[in-house]
Amino acid sequence: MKNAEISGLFSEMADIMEILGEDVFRINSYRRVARVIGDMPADVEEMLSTGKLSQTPGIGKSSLAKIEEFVKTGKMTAHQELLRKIPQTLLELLKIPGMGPKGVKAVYERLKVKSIAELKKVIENGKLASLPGFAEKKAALIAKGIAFLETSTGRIRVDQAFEAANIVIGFFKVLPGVRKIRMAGSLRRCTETIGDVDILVEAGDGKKVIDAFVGADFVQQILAAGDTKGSAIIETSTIPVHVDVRVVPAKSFGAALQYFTGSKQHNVQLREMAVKAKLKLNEYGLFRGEQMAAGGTEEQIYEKLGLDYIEPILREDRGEIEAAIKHKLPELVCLRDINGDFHMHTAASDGACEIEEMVEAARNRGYKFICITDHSASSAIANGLSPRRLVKHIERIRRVASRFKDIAVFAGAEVDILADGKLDYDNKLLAELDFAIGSIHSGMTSPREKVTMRTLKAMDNPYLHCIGHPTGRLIGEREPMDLDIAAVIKHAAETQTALEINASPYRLDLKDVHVKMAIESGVKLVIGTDSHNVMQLAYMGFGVAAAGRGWATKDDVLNTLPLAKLKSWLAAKRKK
DNA sequence: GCCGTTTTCGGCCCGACTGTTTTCAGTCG
Repeated sequence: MKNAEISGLFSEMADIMEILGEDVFRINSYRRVARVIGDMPADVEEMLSTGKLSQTPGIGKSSLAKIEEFVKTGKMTAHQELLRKIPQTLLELLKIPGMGPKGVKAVYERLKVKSIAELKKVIENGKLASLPGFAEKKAALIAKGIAFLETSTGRIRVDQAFEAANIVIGFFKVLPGVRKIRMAGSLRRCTETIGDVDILVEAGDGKKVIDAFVGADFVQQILAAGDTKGSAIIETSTIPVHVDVRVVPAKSFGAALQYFTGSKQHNVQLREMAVKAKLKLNEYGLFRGEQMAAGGTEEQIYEKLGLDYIEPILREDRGEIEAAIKHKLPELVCLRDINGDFHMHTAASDGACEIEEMVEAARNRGYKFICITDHSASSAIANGLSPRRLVKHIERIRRVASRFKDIAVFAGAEVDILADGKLDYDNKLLAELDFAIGSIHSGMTSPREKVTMRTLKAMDNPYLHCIGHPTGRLIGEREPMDLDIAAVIKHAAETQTALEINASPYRLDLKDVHVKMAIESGVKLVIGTDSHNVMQLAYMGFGVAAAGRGWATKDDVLNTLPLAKLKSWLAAKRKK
């Protein structure tokens, strides 16, 4: 699948054209192509050969020709020509907060700066400050920006973002004058990583709220503080987090919530719709001339634009607006639909809690079932269970299960998929289990053919119910395996194997666009928290959000099945 | 470069904050 590569090329071309100062509309259409291809829940090569690509909104004749050239020859002439015009190292300067294309162009042309290292030099020797538009403060801002870039890991995990949001929300809850507080931005959309945390506040006196915020003791660094908007780096237990706070009056709260929830592309589409209807949409409301048509709630805004209400997790400009016009939005799976959890570890392997503790915690969440899925022997580092230990472990699970009448406790395992695609336990032992997840924990950097073959072969085993964390990625730490995801989904459909949405915020694997691909092929999903203690059962919310972001309904997710139906699915899988 | 039941040409979303610009450009979201 060349989607990511092609998306990257268009994005890079847009960056270069920005530095060169070319037409902004042309640049925007390149960016749109990059985004559309990057989000595409299907193989771009296949889309090209079936002719579907030419019908995709945002991709015109010119882009189509460039993509076709790349697919056929492995290169893109337009990209190479652009690269000849500026040193490639210049592109890294764009990543510095405070440096935009105009700034990059200026330092390159006037000071011959080609890299971050060279930029640091001209800041130190004062040359940058002599450049028009780059006086002392701007130079200091850029120096700070470089320091931030060098220390930060870029985007943060969703659990880290939630912690930061809760710190700020806790502060505002007791601040006089604050009437309403909501999370907005990518956090509200539950994207897999978060750039910065957006908090929206309803209050009369914006300046007072912003001043209080930037003066709070958790603030490490103030980035901006105006009358309605404040921006700061705050301390959390793991990592410094960039938090933006906006203050709006009640009559604009819905408009502001809609606006700051984004995504940017979703909002651009909405504002274009508004313009066509002779309206104007901004963060203060929807206006016809001077007259406010909506603004207090998000629902009003969508309604006045002729749209069904769109859940935040769908607002990515991936077809949700068209669906909302036609009343064809999916009824998304939600946390209330979840009857149980398919993936958790106990002290028998590398978990921290006993079986009983996990069961009690699951009962408290109102679950009707759980699967205990400890590691198999090959995962030695995780204290994986030998066949002999597994037999005893199954007995213990059965004993614990017999003590609970209101929750079913299934004996499962997270079985390693070995190098040759076989499973780590033999079929006789697997038959003793109620549920088996197959996961790859080794050789993740092997070539595409190998990791794909292992996964496909594992699915051929009738005792396997599900593939666990299919791509093996660790967000911000480890790249996904080079898996042929289209082939995996196809074979999952053929063998009726479920695919896991691993709900751990470190994994979120499958990710949203893969979820969409899977359900379009009729593959069932299993959400597993991969909990290693009772606290982590709460990761279920992240998994449900990932499912929803992939347009999954209740019917697509096995966690929603009533117990009797789940039991028949588990048994039926083995008769295939 | 893309797009079209007002257009195949002429548009293409909107506003806050900062710095040094005495009226606005650049950056960001």
